[in-house]
Amino acid sequence: MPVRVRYAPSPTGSPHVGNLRTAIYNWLLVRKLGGQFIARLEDTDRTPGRYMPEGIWDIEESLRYLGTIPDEWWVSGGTSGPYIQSERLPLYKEYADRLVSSGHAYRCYCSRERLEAMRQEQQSKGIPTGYDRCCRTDVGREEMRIKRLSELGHEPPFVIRLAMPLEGQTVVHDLVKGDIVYDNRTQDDQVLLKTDGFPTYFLACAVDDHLMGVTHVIRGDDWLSSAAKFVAVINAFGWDPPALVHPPLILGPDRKKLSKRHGSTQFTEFVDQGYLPEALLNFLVLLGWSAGDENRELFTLPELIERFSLEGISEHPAIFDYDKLKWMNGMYIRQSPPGRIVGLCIQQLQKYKLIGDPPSESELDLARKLIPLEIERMKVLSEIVPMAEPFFTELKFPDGYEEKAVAKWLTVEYIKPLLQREIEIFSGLSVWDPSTLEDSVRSLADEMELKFAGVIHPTRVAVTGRTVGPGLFDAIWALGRETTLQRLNSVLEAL
RNA sequence: GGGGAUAUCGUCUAGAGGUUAGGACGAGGGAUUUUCAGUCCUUAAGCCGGGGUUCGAUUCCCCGUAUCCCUACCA
Repeated sequence: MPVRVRYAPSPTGSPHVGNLRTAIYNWLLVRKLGGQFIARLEDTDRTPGRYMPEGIWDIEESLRYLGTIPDEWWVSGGTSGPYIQSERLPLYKEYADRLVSSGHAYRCYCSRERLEAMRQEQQSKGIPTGYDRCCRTDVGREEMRIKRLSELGHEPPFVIRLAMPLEGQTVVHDLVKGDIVYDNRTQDDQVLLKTDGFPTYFLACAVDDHLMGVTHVIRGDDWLSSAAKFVAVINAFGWDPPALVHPPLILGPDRKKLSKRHGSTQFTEFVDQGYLPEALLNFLVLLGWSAGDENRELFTLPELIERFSLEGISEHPAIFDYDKLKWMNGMYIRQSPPGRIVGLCIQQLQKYKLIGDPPSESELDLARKLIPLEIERMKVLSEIVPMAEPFFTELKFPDGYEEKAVAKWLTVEYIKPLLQREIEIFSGLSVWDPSTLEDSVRSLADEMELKFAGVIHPTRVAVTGRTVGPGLFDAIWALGRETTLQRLNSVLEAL
């Protein structure tokens, strides 16, 4: 039997990395075992502020960026569409009615106010919260309907609730955690169809998973505690539940569900900062899954497909380690063809207005020289911006020079003759390349009877205004003769 | 309040009765060197507690504790 899995995001904004991780697990399972990866848009919550259609594009982009493109989804269609739940409303109504007819669900006329008051009271009394099932009986329901009818002056709206079995147990078979038994008496009569005609998660998912032939449901662990209700709905229809898999949650450093206050959580934020898709994917996969006793952490996509299995999913939550992600991204940056990194960094420079959009020829020339020199220093692409700053902005001593750098290296007693000689030497060079520059400065050090380091450091500060950066001669070479001389002169004159 | 899940270095994890408890990030030290970074070498750091089961428990069972999740006409 082919595996069919689904990723079911809600359009509430740019996807959370935790959601993306489940998408990746789904995708990997299908690539590994064969079958179809479905994406289905769960847009049944129309509450203003929670329904954000703009988020749909981010969802699509994130999947494309990671390379985990669904086999069937609303973008390309498929045999089980539509893949947007708001386009399947008649279906949910039909199936909800079916449950009502079979006695597995019932209409509930209770007002939100009544429900809210009930919950308040239960909480204040310290007793378990939940619906009191007053509409579950024909008598109670009719009473409530009449009451609401007289209040409203028209036929009152109703929801459809699941008639949860009053006794017995519901067993959830989780492939990672094993069988979990829930006492039905602790389960509420879940609302399945809302007054606005939209289904809740439980109905929509049960119906869609069944109709779409979903064999494995992989979703976050936050769904585990309500899994009994989910399975109860499926049981009520008389269907076989799909295999369930609940990968552990991703937590922030304070051990709470990862959220904005911990730092970036949304996919687009990571992309903006310059995380590479393969790094993001590799890192996310490893949060909650392990290849076993293999002592590695860097895997290519084919390697992950080869190794992926549900058994490797861990059972305990994982804390999102931003430092490790950075490290991994740096590894991938250094493994990438430099040309690719150059291109991506140029985009960053454009975004932060260090170069024009489009960039001029000379800007491009400098960027192509400089960026490869900075690659080994980068962990995220956006770091190129501060690194490139002294190269793309006009430095006029002492403006733009780091104070501490100046204090330390431009105060040496031989600074003036040193800069003077460098200006002379650099002006006369017939070839402008790193090794020629290095040779010339080495002989200057000999000539002035100075240690090489004693020449290097003041020069670096005079030319770039910083103490850190690429190898000095690479930097000077990239910067070009004109700018280098200009800066040396400006320092010499001002001292 | 009710229900569920989980528990190995600070963090991500390997381990599936007998191991010097392994790897990675981060931290410390060293080497390279032209600064930073990178690279290489290296050090410290862990089985939540208590009962069982067993010749023997990090590992299996129970209890406790802690943490997280659910408890909405949100997903």
